[in-house]
Amino acid sequence: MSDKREKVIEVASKLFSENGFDNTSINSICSNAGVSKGLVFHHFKNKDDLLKAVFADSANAISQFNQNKEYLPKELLIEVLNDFFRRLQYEKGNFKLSINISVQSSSRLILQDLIVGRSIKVQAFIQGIFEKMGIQNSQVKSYLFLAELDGIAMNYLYAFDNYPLEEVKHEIIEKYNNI
Amino acid sequence: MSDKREKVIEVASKLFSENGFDNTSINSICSNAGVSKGLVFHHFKNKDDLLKAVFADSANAISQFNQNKEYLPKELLIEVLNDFFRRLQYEKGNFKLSINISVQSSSRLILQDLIVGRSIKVQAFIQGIFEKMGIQNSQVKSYLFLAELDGIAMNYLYAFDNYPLEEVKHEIIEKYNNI
Amino acid sequence: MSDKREKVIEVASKLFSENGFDNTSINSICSNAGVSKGLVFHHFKNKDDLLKAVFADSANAISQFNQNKEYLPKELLIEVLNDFFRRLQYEKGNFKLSINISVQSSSRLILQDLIVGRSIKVQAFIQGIFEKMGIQNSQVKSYLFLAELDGIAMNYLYAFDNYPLEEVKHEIIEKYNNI
Amino acid sequence: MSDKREKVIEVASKLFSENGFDNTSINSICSNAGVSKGLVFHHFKNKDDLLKAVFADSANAISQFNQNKEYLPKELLIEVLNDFFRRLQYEKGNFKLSINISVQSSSRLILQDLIVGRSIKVQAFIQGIFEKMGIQNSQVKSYLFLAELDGIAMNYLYAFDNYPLEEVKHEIIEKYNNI
DNA sequence: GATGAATGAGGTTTCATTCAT
DNA sequence: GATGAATGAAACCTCATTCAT
Repeated sequence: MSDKREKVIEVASKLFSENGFDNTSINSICSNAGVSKGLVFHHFKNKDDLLKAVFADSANAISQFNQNKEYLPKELLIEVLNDFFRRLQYEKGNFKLSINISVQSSSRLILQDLIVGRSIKVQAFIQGIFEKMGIQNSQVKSYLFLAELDGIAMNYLYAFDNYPLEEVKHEIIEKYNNI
Repeated sequence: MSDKREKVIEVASKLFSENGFDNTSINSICSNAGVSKGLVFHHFKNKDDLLKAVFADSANAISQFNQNKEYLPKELLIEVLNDFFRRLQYEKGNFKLSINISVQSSSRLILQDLIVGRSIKVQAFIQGIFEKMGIQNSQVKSYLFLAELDGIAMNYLYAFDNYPLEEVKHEIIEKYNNI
Repeated sequence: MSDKREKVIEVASKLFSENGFDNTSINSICSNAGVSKGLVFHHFKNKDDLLKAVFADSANAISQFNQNKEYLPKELLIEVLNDFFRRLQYEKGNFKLSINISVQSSSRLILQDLIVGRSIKVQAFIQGIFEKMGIQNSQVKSYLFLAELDGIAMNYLYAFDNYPLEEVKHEIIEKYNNI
Repeated sequence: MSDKREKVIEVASKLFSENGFDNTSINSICSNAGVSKGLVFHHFKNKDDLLKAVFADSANAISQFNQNKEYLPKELLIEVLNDFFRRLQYEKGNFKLSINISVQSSSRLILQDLIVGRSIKVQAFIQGIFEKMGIQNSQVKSYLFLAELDGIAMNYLYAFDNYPLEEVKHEIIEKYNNI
């Protein structure tokens, strides 16, 4: 609703993804958003509450994808991959935020249920596609699929300075195209 | 030399991996190690310095693996996988520590070079195996291999409550066995 | 604006002059000012910043003098002397603060420019008077004049238990009266 | 006696004069002197005790002057001045130490008596010369003389970046030569 | 004489949160 | 809605000093 409330979420999201939850002070959020400290606590009960709002916001962006329709299963899978790589490049912030939150115990505790819930939903979604494609062992395969994507994100964002993202993308798309 | 110095590293390693670097206070390290605050700063210039010592300690455990010899390439690859899954189950702490450090910007900055250096070394090691196995596109494939393992670790440790680790292990070993 | 901000400066000024900058803890400032530690750092970025505020505050008191007008040069000089001795007796704190700050390397570094700048201004002011009085070698003489005053302050405040301030005052005023 | 004891005093003297008493840690003395912390406390009961030793050491250097003989009073006075300016240039450290100690309350308390005692001795010494020269008001004049020297030292060491020490020296020597 | 591990008090600073306005 | 003064707990770190060796 309020302009400033949105601004706070936006700035908090950026800072959380860059510096992590613990390492982002309310103060820095305020000064970056051009807003007083009092206002933050007027809109959000506490810092945890703000994190929840930020997470909910980023979750929206992600889950919109599901609603597309009328794909053949393999087409959908390829679309998922394309979407993943596009977002990994252009919405690094969201990815970092997700990983950061999941890994840091303080923020993890706050969002425990949401995180696990989201993971399960995504896994089921992929498993569903695999089943429709007639792939055997669809459950385990879906876990491996998710692991590949998450691992690529982690390595790209955190482990290597010059990650060959394009090559990796082609390789993996080709692999699932020929399945 | 000193017993207590080791004890501090051991406790710090445990707490860092459980709570993250920022979320672990020197105070909690002290009380868990049964040691005074002064002593920590006697042995380690900084909290950063302590992190470096902890990382160096954990790095030792990992790098010993390379020195084994006389494997056929594929045998070596399978061995790498077995070793990975064994450690993932029995040395969760080290994995969490690695991931935590890599992802949290404060600790990442401190160990930037060491982290990237280690990643590059591991990637080269895997690529070498793939080349000996006559696999095409060995470089990209090695990146995908690493992504799979890192992703499995992440999902197992952070994303799911009941991760089917055994099934995933069998699936992936079988996959690389039939390559 | 804020009452408490002023109170902090006032108390800090007193304690800095009595105990020196390094030897005055924020804690003691807080308890003497009846204020929480957090508030000090709300109003002043740093302990250094607080020192700057204190110095600026004391500098105001001093510089007001210049603006008097319509003195004959010698009258002005005598007025400077009278003012000096009056302040030396009734505002010991400010003098101690000035000396303390100048001499202690930690605080000196913080205010380096301000201190040297103030010294140069005062010296030029005295030299100007001397020139108008037709005194030869006015520059060197002004340095000697300042040395006398600073030396008197130091000896009175720090070197002797029973300094004959009145006699010294009469002697020096008489000297410059007969110049 | 012991080589290392001397070394500690020498280093402590240097650091005290550069950084002040409070701002010099035993640790930095140790590392600069190439000596263990235990040894410092073996030779000196505590930090205060070390300061006393340092002060005694520097006091030696100063008081040797008295023992010269067979000067005419004015010659002696000029000699005192020459000696002062020589030491001010070549033994800055000792001057800074003296001033620092006198001004910083922590160190001042420790050496209170020694400082005042020394001041009184020097003042009496100068007053004696003035009396022999037949100068009236010799007591007050001696205080002014001391103030001039102390003020010059302070201004030269702390207040100005480019102090005209040579010119000041010539001026003051000429002044007392023509008395 | 000499070392360095060990302590504990106390220092500066950060931070989430509250509240009067 | 909006501000910013005010708090107090807890963080990292420094330091003089002690003691076993």
